[in-house]
Amino acid sequence: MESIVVNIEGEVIDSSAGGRNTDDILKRLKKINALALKSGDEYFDISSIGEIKGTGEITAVTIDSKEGLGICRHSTSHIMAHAVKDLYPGVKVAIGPSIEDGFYYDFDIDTPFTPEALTAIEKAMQKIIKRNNPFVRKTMSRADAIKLFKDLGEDYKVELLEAIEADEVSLYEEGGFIDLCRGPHVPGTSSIRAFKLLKSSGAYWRGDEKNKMLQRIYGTAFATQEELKKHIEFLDEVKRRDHRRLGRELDLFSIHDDIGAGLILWHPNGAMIRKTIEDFWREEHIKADYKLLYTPHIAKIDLWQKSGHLDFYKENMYTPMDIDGADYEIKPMNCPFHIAVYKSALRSYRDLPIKYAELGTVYRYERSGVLHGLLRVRGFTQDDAHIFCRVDQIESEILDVLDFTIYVLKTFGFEKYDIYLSTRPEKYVGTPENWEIATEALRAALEKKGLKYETDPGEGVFYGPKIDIKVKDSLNRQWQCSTIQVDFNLPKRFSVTYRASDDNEHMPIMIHRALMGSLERFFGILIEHYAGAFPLWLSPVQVSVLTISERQADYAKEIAASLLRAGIRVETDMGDEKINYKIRQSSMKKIPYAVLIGDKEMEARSLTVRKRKGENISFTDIKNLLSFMREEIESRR
RNA sequence: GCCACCGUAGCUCAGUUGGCAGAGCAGCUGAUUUGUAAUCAGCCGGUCGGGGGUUCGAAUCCCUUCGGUGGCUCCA
Repeated sequence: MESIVVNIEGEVIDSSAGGRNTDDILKRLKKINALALKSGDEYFDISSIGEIKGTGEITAVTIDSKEGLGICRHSTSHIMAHAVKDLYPGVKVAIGPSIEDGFYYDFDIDTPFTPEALTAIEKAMQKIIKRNNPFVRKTMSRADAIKLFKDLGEDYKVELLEAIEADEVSLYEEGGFIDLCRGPHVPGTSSIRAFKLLKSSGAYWRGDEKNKMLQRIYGTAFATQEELKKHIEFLDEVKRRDHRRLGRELDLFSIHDDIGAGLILWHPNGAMIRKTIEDFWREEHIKADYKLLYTPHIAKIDLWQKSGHLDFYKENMYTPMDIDGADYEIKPMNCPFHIAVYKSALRSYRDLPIKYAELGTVYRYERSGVLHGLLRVRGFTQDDAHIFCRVDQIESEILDVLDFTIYVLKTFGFEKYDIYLSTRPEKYVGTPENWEIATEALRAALEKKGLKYETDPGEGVFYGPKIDIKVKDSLNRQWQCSTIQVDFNLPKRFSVTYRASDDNEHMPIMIHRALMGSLERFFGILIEHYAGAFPLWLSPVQVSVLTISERQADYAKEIAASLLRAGIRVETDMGDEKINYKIRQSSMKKIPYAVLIGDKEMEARSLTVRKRKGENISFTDIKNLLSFMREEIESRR
């Protein structure tokens, strides 16, 4: 008998040594609630322990690992499909994988699932789990499997099978419910300890809108009820931070039916934050030797013909408007304008790099169903820049952009991010040599900075390779903001050149780059990141001055005026409400500081300041408060 | 765009089988002059998203249209 080496929680057990046989090992695995086994990169069911070939070490997979949790969720999706089949016999099952935070399963059913249906399905699942049906793996030929699922009327499984190349396929059966599946699965249904169905929605078969729309149920599963509870609390926190809700509560922005979907109105509070962000952005760009531009919102259609946008970006562009017999398009991008500025003079190799930056407002058609608050809109302002440089300058320019990006993101409290390098796709423009040079320059810059990144092979845009930076917010959610893209297409289409030292015309490399992406989207992310409690430098109102009674009105006015003169954004509340009420109002507006003014302060000409979280600080006079606040504003904490 | 759900006062939401449109908050007025997250009272506020239909009668049922939400596809 071949020996099996199993690593159970760090203890290595050799089944052939020490008189231990596989039964002992199975007992041990059961004791630690192992869900599956791992040998090399492959996963196996625990029941298949006797069939695993090879002498490599086998590891027990428990729910504590990412893989184990994935297996648990996948098995839960099977149980859900089982329950749905029991409750709705006519339903056909499609696919049901585990995903980032849980799992889903798609069903072909005439009547969509209601919230009550989800509760009923949950109950049915509980019963299945209680029965502890074992997950039994079966293998059969592809032809037999096709016949089996044809007989069961499971058309989608048949379609999947027809696309599978292997001759032999595996199936899993649990309590009479049989499903095509690669596995592995948990040993039995009672291995599922904590799960919840979250929502149902429509989803096209295989994600293609030409196909039939199926009904998808999303759910999640965790190792324990506590962890599940924590996850539900997380979802509540996400709801609490929803930028659309906070946007209304804090009077930041609005969207109106009668103005148009996906079009943002920035209210005074939101506008003040945007102005602060823009000021910071402009200052830093000037320091980094970018030249600022302003360009028009519309341009003749010929420009977009020449740029190629009419060919490859038409579905995102609005229909042209007629001006004096010529068609004009509202701009979806700023690039052609920046190129026009570059081309307005002859450029020498000595002039390069030339870096143009613009907060350019663009309009793109987005299908109504994808619009979402500030995060997905139809009109938005990009923090756009285009760098024209020589090939030998790419790497150092990318290095600068990376530094710049990380500095800007950090200023807004984003300390963690994931970086992706996307390489040449199948359809591309430019020469393979140039792609190689540019891609390696991007890679070299990342390596030099010691930045961890993942390569996405073939995920580049057709016009050049790119680096995407996805920030992680305070809830550890990932958002794509920054992007750095090399472009071989536009310089060629517009015959962009510079005069080189060899006295010939050469084509510069063009780099598109956005740090925040769009101001609207970035603002939405910021609202959720800070939960509306912006740091002092960004807060639209930085201080509220609150009086205890009418007696202190004059002193309060004096304090407010001093703050205002010093450039602090201040508001006063001298109404006849109690101080508790005023503090509550101030906190609900998430104003960082409240200056409380009573008789004590008035007599001593001192100040009592209450921070947003309730902490108190005393200042002997207004000068002390001002320098304290200035320091915090300047450090952008 | 597609599927589902939703749209009632500025906001959050009740409104039973079709039978007189409600509450809290906000706003306004008055009283109150208050020390670290809601003082009390009164008042104002609605073509029930728009249009059409069924009905003696529609917020409620049907059709249509606009918008929102969650997904599907794409993306800043």
